[in-house]
Amino acid sequence: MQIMPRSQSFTPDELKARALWQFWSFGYDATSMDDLVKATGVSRHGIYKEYGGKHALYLACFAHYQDTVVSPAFAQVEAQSSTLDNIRRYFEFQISTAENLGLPGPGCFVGNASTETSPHDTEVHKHVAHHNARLKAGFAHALVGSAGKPASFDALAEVILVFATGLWAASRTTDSASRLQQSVAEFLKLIEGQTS
Amino acid sequence: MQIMPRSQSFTPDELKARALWQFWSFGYDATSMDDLVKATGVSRHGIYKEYGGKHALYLACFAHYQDTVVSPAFAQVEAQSSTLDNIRRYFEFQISTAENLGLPGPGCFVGNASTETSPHDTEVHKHVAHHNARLKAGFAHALVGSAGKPASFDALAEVILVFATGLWAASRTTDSASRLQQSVAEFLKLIEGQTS
DNA sequence: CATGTAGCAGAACGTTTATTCTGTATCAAG
DNA sequence: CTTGATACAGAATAAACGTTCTGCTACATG
Repeated sequence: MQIMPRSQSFTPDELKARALWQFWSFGYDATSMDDLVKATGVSRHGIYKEYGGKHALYLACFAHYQDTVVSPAFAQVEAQSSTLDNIRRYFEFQISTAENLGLPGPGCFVGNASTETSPHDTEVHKHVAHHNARLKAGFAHALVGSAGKPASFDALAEVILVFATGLWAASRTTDSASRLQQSVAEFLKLIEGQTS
Repeated sequence: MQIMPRSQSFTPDELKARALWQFWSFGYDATSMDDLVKATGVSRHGIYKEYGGKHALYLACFAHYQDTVVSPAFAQVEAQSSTLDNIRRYFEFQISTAENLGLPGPGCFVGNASTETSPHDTEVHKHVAHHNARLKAGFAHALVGSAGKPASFDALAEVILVFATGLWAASRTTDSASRLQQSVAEFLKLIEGQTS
């Protein structure tokens, strides 16, 4: 004769998704618990029950970002048959996402964390390092798939990673998506010149 | 018969320089007035007397950063006779600075502001936009000086700006200066291929 | 419909924040 | 040495923070 109470009015995924959006838009410090309660529609009690606090919720957002933002956009680059064209499409996807989010937008969630919290938070730093390693590996993989002369794929992948990081940052400052597209096109021409 | 009181024990420049270092290292939100008093050696009274508050002091740091950090490093790129080699030396200077600051370091002060405060602070946003415009103009100028075929200098300058932004960000995450140097070398090879 | 467990909204708490205020120490001029 | 204007150190203040606590509400069960 177990008596069941009311069930919670949100799923952990909804909470994470909306918290991610909030942190992504305003950063960690500038987001208060009140903001999170308003943005997620979940009570303080629910947030603490589910994640234990603000910082733990923030950390949980990293995995959610990988699953719902990075993976869908980057899977094609990581696919076995990927080439430079997949990198191009990844950048285009990235720009259109930034545009849909409303430029000048919040940039890349991980990139923002890299600036704001990572330098003084070892756990966040690990997430950032893992993310960067994933991107670099994906770029290197697609470069190898693009055949061409045996260039130093590793260094080239690092260059693309640096460019991608800077592009997200630029999407925060620039109000024009077409300028970002032009930059990507110009940059990929440079890479093509090296690999073909 | 004017009676003169004691003179203040600091110069505005010293105050700005030390405040800049503090904001650069820890960001705006994570820097408290107590931190600023400790880091600058100037009393609260002195800070408020001189600048009126934390935010005003922060804004003053942007001009100081331009004068004491950006200009010394970037002047050669903006010089009349500059070429791609000056851009190369600028990057090398940038990396060695990051190394001397102790990698993983605080990145670029303006880049950090672009992430943390610029999105929701129009005054900071103006400083960031001005800084980016300065860098882009300098890069474009040096590209034109490098002769070569009449490429689209504007788009290429934007690509270099994006790369430079990403490189500062990478200097925050990477613990190895040599990897940054390799990336710069690889990137400039790409640019050279386009302009020669 | 009655039950009682657990989620809910919001008050309460102790810190920490930026800013203002108060009393003391200092030092150039007379 | 006396004077007095002003920089100084640190207390005081009001607001905002993350977290905890308290009553009340809702709802799956029997």
